[in-house]
Amino acid sequence: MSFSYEYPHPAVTVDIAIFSVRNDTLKVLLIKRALEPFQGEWALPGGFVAMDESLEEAARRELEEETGVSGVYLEQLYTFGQPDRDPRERVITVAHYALIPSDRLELRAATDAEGVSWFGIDELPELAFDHAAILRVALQRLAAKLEYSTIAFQLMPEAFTLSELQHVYELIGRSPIDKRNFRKRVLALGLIEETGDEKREGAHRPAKLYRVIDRDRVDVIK
Amino acid sequence: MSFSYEYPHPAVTVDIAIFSVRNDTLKVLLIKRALEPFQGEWALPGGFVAMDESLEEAARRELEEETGVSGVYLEQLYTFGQPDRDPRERVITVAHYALIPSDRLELRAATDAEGVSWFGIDELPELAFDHAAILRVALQRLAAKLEYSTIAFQLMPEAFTLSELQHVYELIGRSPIDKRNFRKRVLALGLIEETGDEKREGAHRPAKLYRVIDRDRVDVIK
DNA sequence: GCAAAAGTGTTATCCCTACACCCATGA
DNA sequence: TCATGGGTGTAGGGATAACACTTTTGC
Repeated sequence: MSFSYEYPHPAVTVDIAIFSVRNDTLKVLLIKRALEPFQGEWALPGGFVAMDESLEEAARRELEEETGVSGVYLEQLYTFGQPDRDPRERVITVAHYALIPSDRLELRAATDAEGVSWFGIDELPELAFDHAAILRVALQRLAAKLEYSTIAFQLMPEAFTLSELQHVYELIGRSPIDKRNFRKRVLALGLIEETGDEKREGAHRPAKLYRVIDRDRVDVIK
Repeated sequence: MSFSYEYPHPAVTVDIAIFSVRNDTLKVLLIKRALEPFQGEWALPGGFVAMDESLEEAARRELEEETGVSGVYLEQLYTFGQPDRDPRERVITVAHYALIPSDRLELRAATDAEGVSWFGIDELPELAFDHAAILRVALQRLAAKLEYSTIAFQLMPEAFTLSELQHVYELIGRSPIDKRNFRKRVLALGLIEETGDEKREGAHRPAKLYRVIDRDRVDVIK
């Protein structure tokens, strides 16, 4: 079976930088390529866009295939279309990024068996295609949105402490934040509330747990 | 001649929202479609991406074909790929927007003869395809970037008065700005300098003319 | 001299930053 | 009792916002 066109058509893919925070590190999910080109190298998960699905649908499908999660934050990032970015044929990729709350990674086991793995963003391997450039743009965007939106909550588990939240900000922003100022600011947003529970862990005072009042909503701040 | 693939491929286009300020109005360039579908309706300029050009090259080519200008500000906006957005076949479009300084529109004559015209953004006609949605996103992005970048200079002529600059901000931001605060802020950036000339026009005090010190550079502010 | 836009400073307010100590717990 | 992270308030400085009158010109 084959498909013919009067003019040449590029292939179109979606690629996704899937982020999560695990073990006090910002991680990205990579897959080891089973086929040429770049066989054996690590790459962002992705795949071809089917003719009857939108770009976001394609991205969510790939995301779910790799991680099993659905309903998480997903945003279109940028479209990369250098003519030679894929040696096989002209491939234009609509890059996305996704954020997975750290309590939704149990599915790791299923994927981990194969060539799928989480990498700390400071311990990345060589990447196939132009995926290193894509990932760089994704990290930039993430850091930028941290400042002017409530996107960080999309990485948090159902219940979390303020220290954990601050830690996520520090990981992505790559700079330390004053504890008191951070708490004032984030509580002033009025977007989180105490759950009433505490997290006790280690030989120190237990921390209050908070939850996001309106989950799956990302606001622009200010 | 025809091109065959083992799997179906979408067509990929670039569309461009080309903005300029003219007669105290923010205008966008539209073309009247000569062919089906949407024959006779207005649409954003655009066209298919050639197999050997990058997305930006394709956008610049279309931009130059429609307006004759080159070297202006151009940025990728978003990629629109709903399966049914074009009734002919699956067409994914990588939307861009461009800003043209108001002193580079002499070429209007050449284009104006045909079905090409500038529309004020508050006097838009019905648009073909999903171009109304694309334009909405472009205007949003433009307004957002106005706040945190020096993008506005890309719309200004070689020499301009501070009142003219303020007017552009007010057009795009859709709200009035205090004159004294505006001047303080924009001069504090240190990005413009007096040309030494004045603009005299009408029965009032002449205005000092300024120029951008480093043309074609767009900075993030703050 | 009148209309019309250009040009110009000061004050009050808010926001952000810097900063240090006590608390509750497990070992 | 000690080590560890949790939790809390205030004061100063800088940026932003509000605000009105004089200047220069063409007619």
